[in-house]
Amino acid sequence: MVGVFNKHFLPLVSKIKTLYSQINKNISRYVSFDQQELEIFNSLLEFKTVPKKTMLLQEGEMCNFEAFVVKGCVRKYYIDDNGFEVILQFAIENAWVSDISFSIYENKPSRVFIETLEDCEFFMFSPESKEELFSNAPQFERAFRILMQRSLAVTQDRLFNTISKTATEKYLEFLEHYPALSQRVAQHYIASYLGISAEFLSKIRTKIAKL
Amino acid sequence: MVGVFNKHFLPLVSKIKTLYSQINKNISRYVSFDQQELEIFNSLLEFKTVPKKTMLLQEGEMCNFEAFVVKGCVRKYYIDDNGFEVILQFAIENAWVSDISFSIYENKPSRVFIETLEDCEFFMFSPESKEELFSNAPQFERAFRILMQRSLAVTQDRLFNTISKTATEKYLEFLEHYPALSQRVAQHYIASYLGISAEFLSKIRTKIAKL
DNA sequence: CGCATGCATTGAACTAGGACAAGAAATAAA
DNA sequence: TTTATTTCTTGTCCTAGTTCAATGCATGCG
Repeated sequence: MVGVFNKHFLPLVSKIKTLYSQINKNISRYVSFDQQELEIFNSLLEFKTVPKKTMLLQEGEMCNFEAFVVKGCVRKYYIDDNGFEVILQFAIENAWVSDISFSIYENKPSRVFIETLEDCEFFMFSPESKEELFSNAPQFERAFRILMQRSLAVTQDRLFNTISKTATEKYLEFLEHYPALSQRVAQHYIASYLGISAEFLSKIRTKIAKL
Repeated sequence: MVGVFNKHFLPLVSKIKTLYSQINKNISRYVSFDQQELEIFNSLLEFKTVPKKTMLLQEGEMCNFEAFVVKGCVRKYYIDDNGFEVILQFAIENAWVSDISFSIYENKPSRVFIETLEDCEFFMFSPESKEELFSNAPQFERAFRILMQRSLAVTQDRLFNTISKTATEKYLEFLEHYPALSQRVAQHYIASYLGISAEFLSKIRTKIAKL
């Protein structure tokens, strides 16, 4: 036992506590949980470190996880009929990423790719763990329903923008909405997210810079 | 009691039973419920008849319902910065319509309009009833989470199409996906749903017809 | 250190789809 | 049946955004 409490172990324990409190804060945002419920939740998570440029999910696979981003940045995208990548989501710290809508309940293979853009730390949550969580602590069902609802709101908002705004407006709104991201990811990824060509985004940027 | 079982009443009872079984079939699609649970659910619904061209929700109001379409057709739309209507959803028989994602949990006034396009019959479900349902029959939490998940999948799919497909492709896919709707609603509404101008849709249609 | 591969910028030519206007058809209303 | 209102079609002109190339700039990497 003596060896356990060495100078390496103590900071590690402390780090893990911080990580759990990070995800617990996120899941408690709309529903409050007691200590015991959170412990059940935490015991079902798998902590995972993943280097940059790693594929978490490939088209055609089953998406058997929901990932909570503790640290890092990932993109979720699909490839359209003309072979173009279209980015559906960037997920950074404290965001969830998964292809839940298609894969898990529909039991269909995914159409999307999920790739890390930076070295990442995740909590991975499997469908089985989710079921177990819901049966042991049913309150979580509600928390995940609300998360789902928020994703829907975000997606609906994006649809709104995609249909109704010009490329310049979309870009400005992106900058306003995700100032951190515009520093962290390559321009052409942002273009792909906005649904415009990388060249045109570049032209927009020079035009904006001149004002 | 004798008067109750007259020739008018019996068909009415039978009609209401049919209506309940219609919505019960819908809600049981992914989660199964026993008779008692369904009765609780049904007791919390309000049946409502609404003439065509009626606004169920106006921009700026709080959306305090989720409506299950028993019969008829509605459109949900917003008006963009240039004053253009953009249709987000058509809902026909057995679909749910609401502005749940923005209004109810976020407690923000809605940005959308919901209008009947035909004479309609609905089951209206209020947020209060929903809370009551969840506390009396928690299994419903899951059913509504899955409904939400499906809406997300549909919206994501639309985003996909909006970004990646040409107007012609979108229209053809619409015809394939909603053959009934294309007969029931005006062309310019379909154009608005597809995010293209009514004139251009007309041109697409004549081009297609010539093939 | 030099080299390669990816990334951003710029320009010129092109196109999908929009805006506007004016008629034709269809539906509703009276 | 006539009139009014909404919906659909067609044509012309116009623009936001694309495609294709070429060039300069970084950033990793042996």
